[in-house]
Amino acid sequence: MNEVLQYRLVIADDHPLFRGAMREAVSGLLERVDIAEAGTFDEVVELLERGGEVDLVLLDLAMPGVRGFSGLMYMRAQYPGVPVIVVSANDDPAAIRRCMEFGASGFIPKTLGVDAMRTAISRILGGGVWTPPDVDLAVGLDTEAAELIARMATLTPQQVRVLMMLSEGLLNKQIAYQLGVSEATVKAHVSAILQKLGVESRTQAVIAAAKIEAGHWPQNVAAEG
Amino acid sequence: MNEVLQYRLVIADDHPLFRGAMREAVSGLLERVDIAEAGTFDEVVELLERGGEVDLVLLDLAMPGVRGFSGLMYMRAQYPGVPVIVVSANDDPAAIRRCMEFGASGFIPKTLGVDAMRTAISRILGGGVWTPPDVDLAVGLDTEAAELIARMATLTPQQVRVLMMLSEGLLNKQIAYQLGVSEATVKAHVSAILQKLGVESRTQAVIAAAKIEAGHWPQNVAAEG
DNA sequence: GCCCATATTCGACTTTTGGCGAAACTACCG
DNA sequence: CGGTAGTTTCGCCAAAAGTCGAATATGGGC
Repeated sequence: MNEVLQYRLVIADDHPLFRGAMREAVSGLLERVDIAEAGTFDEVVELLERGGEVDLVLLDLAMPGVRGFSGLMYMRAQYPGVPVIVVSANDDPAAIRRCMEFGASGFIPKTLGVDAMRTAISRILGGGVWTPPDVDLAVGLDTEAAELIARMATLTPQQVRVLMMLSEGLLNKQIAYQLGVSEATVKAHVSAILQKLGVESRTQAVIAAAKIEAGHWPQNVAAEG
Repeated sequence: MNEVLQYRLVIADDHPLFRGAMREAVSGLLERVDIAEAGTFDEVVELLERGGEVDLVLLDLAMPGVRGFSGLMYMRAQYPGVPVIVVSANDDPAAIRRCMEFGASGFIPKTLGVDAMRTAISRILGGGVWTPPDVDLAVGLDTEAAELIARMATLTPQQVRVLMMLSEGLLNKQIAYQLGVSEATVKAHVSAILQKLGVESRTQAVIAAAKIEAGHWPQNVAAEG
């Protein structure tokens, strides 16, 4: 049946003003659209968990509760069917490239004009991908890092959860409790993670994960004062 | 003989031109001075290991073989008697403060003029400390990080070596082999490290160390109000 | 429906890790 | 010289981590 085109979007950004502007831009693009807003990563997860079908998430990686790419990785692992557009103030080509490697459907610099933004979103809603036309995606082609990201992309949803908990320094016992499974299960997941990442201990796994996260976000504007 | 004031300095920087300029500046300051240059961190260690007495090290933290503060930490742990001046292109007050917390005797921005540089060096050779006069050392006073650095400062030389090997993801067995001691000894060091850093596992120890290294000056965790 | 691939789960077993106590060595001080 | 404090060293034992094999969902495709 021909389903009225009722799109469901989620706009995730910690700046309310920007969320509003983004909502405005999208409203003009689509007639029937249900837009939810989230100011923290947990809110995004809650929306996806509860609300059911979502057609697109506009995600700012510099949000409370996310450090770097882990939010994107988590999202792609837990909800593989939901396209994610990364919206960021950072327009470093290497960062853009990395987002795409993590499975984003697009990357929208916050500096982008409304028109280009609409073009990008409609393209992605149609099933395609979109990145800023004027960046060289070959930049930052770090073989080692790229390969590691590719390996991380093969992790199952549960394994991604476990890897993040490893990166917090939790014991298998603690992870097991939080996930509501047995310790043996966690160990099995850890073993699978180690094999997929090509490392030999949990310590090496968190080091590898940290390398990906690290240092690709500009020195934050020392705006305090 | 009457103790000719024969100072021995080490200039450690990966830019030969800058090393030359620095050598020039110091030559004008001291009459009898033996200046050694190093382009990598390993060369610095070799000089200190072989040459014996060294009165001062001028260390650039952005050198091959060093990632962030670990070079300074290693140096202060292995050769506590040798004063270290950090020479860096970065003049972020928080970074300066962190260097001083790690036990540096001074911090010289590369932008500094020759005269001020000479003042700083002579002051430090006299046993004092020196930091740029116009920076607010109270900035970047991150309690958590500062406390962690203070804890790291209590590590013994051998413990520092072990901690760095932990951060490379090595097993106790591998560390033991490289240090030429038994595995039991390494475990004892690891236990001491965990206690001093206030963490509960080697994984948490490397996470803590990485937080300090990452240079990621305090990533603001949106505790706005 | 059945079948196949994958994800998730778990128990038994081996290896690694970490805590505890103690000996040897060093350095410094009265 | 003796004594005190700190570092380095090590063995023993309990806990945690990791491997292996296997049972149980889960989710398409034929």
